[in-house]
Amino acid sequence: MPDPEFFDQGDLVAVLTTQPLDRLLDYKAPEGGCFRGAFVEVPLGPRKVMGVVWGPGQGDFDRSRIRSVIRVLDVAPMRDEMRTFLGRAADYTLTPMSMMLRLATRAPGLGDPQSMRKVYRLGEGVPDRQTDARRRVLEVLREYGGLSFTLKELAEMAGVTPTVVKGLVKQDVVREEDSPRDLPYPHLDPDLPSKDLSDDQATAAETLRAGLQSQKYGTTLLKGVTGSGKTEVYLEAVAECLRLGKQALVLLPEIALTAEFLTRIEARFGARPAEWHSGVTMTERRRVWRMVGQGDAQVVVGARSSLFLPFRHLGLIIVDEEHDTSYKQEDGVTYNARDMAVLRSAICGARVVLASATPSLESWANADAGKYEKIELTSRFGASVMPEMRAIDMRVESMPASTWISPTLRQAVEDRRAKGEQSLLFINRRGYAPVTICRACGHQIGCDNCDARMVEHRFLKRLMCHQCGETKPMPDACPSCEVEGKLAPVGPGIERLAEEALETFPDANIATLSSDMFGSARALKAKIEEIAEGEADIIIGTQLVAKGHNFPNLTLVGVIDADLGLQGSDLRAAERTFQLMRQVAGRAGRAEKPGQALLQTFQPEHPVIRAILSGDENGFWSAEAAERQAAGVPPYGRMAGIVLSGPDVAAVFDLGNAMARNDGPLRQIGAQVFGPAPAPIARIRGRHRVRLLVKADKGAPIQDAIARWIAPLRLTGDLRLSVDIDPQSFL
DNA sequence: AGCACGCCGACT
DNA sequence: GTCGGCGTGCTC
Repeated sequence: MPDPEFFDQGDLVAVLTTQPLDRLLDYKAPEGGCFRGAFVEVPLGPRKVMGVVWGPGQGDFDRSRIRSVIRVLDVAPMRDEMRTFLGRAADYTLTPMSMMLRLATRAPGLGDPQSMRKVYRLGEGVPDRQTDARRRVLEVLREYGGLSFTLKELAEMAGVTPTVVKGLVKQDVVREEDSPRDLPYPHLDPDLPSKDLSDDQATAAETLRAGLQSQKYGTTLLKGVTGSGKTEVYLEAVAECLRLGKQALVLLPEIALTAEFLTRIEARFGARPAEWHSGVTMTERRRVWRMVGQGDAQVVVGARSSLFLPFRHLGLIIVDEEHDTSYKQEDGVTYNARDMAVLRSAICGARVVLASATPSLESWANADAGKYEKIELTSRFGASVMPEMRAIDMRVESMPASTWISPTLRQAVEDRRAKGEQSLLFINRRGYAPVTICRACGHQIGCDNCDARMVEHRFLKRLMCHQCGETKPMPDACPSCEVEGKLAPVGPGIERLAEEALETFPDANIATLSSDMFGSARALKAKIEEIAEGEADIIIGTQLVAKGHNFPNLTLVGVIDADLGLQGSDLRAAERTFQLMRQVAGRAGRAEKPGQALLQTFQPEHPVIRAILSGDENGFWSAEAAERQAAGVPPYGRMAGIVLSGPDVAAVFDLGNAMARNDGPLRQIGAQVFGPAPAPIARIRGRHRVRLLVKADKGAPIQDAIARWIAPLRLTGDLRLSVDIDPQSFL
């Protein structure tokens, strides 16, 4: 039976609600009928909930008990392609549809009527008396022609109190009108002059433009070393998208990057676009959601959840820094924004640009297999080149215990300072010291709720668990043996490195950049700008500095511990270390001054370190690809993680073992189950976690098999199960 | 998710 | 006798 577009009053419709019922509910269409995709309010038990008309009713429920849709909400109906996208994404990630709908409606007050506010414009009345204040108000209104202002704006611009305006309103000299509070975003002009592009960039931009003009789905991997001008190139794709009258979405991995990026958009297109991430206020969120749905927001810059905004005619998705692990997060719905961007675009015929200096192995392999188009920007823009890279062999450096800056690195920093250039000391560890150990009994202070060691943060004067965020004051006595004054920090964190730098370079101007130290993104941005203008000789930084900030006077990067991340048996460790080190090294010498990167390492002969130093990327990726292929792991095989959690360890393990025994549906597709084993973090917030890993061949229908595998399970008590398709780590 | 129902232990 | 703990089930 064809799926009708419209339902008359009283017709049965199936409604998807945001309630965690894993099925559609039948209702009668409301007075006036409703379209498929309409956002509606429906009665559910004693409550009213929001839902979307998904299609014709199934009719498998007692007719006499079916209730009627209360009303259709005043928002643009969900488009068919969005319904398809949510359905396919749900199937892929094995997420209930209700949760997908929640993702797609993460804006407040969707059911509320359009919120209005009072605005003021020139009326037709004549003032009974003319005063200076009144004249100024009229001057402002005449000067700006037909524009209208809020009371506050108008009073401020005229330099009068609101009372004056109100007085004029009474005589209709000024007219008060209602206007929707959610205004369209200002028009972005794709035809403003762009920056001058190098030949390389111009060619790349032309290729992307051609893709857009095809009006068909396609994914392009845009690879370019730091400073090669990827952003300028893909902004030309955005421009072409706007010329075609379509909307563009730019995904960024880190909120801290959006402020700078919005400024770049404004410089290129003459106005600021819509912004969407967890830091956006509720009012603004509602405006973004509505305007995107109406097509009155041409460009959205946002975090991964902006993929679920109700675009009217999406033409392009940019995934900037596509390799970034924060695109995959494991809270609630586990999806990888990069993959979902490709899925959404394939459904609505949009283009995808995956931009990175250091692509993920997945994207590298897809490009290699011809699934993605690949563009490489080889020359660094302007006169700068990739820095010279060298290892500092820590086994032969002579230095006191518990210090981390080697003599070689110290000398290099001094040399740069003598030339008036900046150095960056990079360490990928927040806090003061990663471990606090009792020198009397060897006890390590751990988190009470998680199986993680607590990290000392001197800046906050507390111990913090980087797993659950729990903090507690630094104790005087060891909690285990109760001996006082024997607790000692072990290993370096950024705070401790900063302390050492202050001692090593007493007369230098040192700036420390860690996410813990700034209350707001604004404060952080101000600090970064200060540094970029040369306000520091030495910058001490974590991950944060690796992501897209530009320091023109920076010519030396010292990586304190290049081995961090190589340890452990995580197959992605090599990939991550390679990407991070190359990105950090790319910070050096972006302007005309040649840069240098020094990597402190205890294993200079490690293949990953050697690949970083030689710059032989293709060599590294080929070797990595061969290893994964041999192991049958992503992207050459399929994997899924099942995490079981609960307050009682035994119960969690029992369930895990039962699942491992009853693996029939998995064996049917030739998949294997490993585990149960304690999850990478065995306990979080008091819940014990156990993980099973499923491994299958590349083409195997793994989701379907897992769905059949877990369907008969009855989770009693406080047991919970979550599925993670394509996990980031596969220990 | 809420909210009712219902079945056991500890009280006024 | 009754109050209230929260395990189980239902919502079109």
